[in-house]
Amino acid sequence: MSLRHAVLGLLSAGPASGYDLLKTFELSLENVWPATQSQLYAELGRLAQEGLVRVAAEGPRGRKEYEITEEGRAELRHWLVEVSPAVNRRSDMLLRVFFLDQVGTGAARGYLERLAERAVHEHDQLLGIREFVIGQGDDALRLYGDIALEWGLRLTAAQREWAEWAAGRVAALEQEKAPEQGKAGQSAERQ
Amino acid sequence: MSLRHAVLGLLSAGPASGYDLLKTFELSLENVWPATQSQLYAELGRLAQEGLVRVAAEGPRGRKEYEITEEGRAELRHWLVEVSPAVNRRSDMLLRVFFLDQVGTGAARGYLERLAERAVHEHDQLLGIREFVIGQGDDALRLYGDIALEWGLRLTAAQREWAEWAAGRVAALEQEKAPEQGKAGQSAERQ
DNA sequence: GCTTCCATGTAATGCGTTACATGATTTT
DNA sequence: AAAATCATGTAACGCATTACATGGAAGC
Repeated sequence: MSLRHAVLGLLSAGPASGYDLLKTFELSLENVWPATQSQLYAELGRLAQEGLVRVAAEGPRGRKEYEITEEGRAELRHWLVEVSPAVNRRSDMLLRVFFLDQVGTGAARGYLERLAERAVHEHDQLLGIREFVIGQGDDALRLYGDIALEWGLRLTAAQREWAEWAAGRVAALEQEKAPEQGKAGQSAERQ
Repeated sequence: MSLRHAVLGLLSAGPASGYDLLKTFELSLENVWPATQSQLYAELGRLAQEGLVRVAAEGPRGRKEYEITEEGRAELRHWLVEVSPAVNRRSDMLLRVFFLDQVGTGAARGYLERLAERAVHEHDQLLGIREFVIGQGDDALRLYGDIALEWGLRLTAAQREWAEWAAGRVAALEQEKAPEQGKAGQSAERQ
């Protein structure tokens, strides 16, 4: 149930409409907590009903500008320091690894190599973002943005290294199982 | 929609009942793709209706032993090699980092330190699992199990290092913002 | 005989996605 | 005048969680 906290968090930086928040979700929270338009408007309605946010002003085209209330701020802080973060357990990527013996070493290695490539690509994208956001915001905001970005960089780097290592291990098994193929078939060594 | 593939993957190793599968989910897939009893029985029903699995035998207490069909195996392989894995974007842990400026440096540092501790704990648990499963299964199964476990180890190690680094950066900001506290207030240096 | 384990199912509720639906204002 | 953007809302559907509900078989 973190969507509400994401909304409260964004509103804690200043008032915004549902539409504004949607843009922010698409831009800066896309890789952390994606949300759709439907979800946002529904959540804003609920938050307003519960008194955690309030409509501060109405603009053209039915625009409603929401503002966080003191209760909202309290709930945000409570969540931040007292509710322990949920771990993200589901991993499609890893689930597949468990079943890779169903497709043979060639395809398995291919899968892992593609994971490595994807990790490199994501890493590069994050480096691009870092260049773009350098020096934005005040001290604290910049620091926490940096910290989040650094996690992305470390995660993608670790994923790349792991996937390459894993592809290597699969390749070793491949050699071991088919030593008769090719003339360099000295595969008796198992380290 | 990976639950079905998790089920197909498990059944690809041999027939099992819903109850058996549930135990396997609780034991070995808990950290990769958790599933509840309700979900499992529903999914088995759907898979059977679509011909991807079949009831191979009925036992005592209404036990139904499911078996993967050729279509099921084909679907599993298709998913493994042709469907690109979905990335797990939502991260409660990281979402909080974005809003840490709402709680002050002390609480923020505390949050990051607890993340580091948790990562250490998870890492240790994985090491325990590794000791326990050493040498189980045939070559291929052991390899892919190892690879999955290795990811867990690298992820938790990276998380620990990152969280400790981040806590250090917050501590530096803390010093910078409150240099008057304590007598060792030489905080003019910024790296 | 009692407890534990095996074994399957249904119902209610919530979150998330996709699609549908509408209209006002600003920009070109 | 047309197109793009701003702006909000509803509906249908699927997946996940929790709780409810039932009963047979095996072990002590």
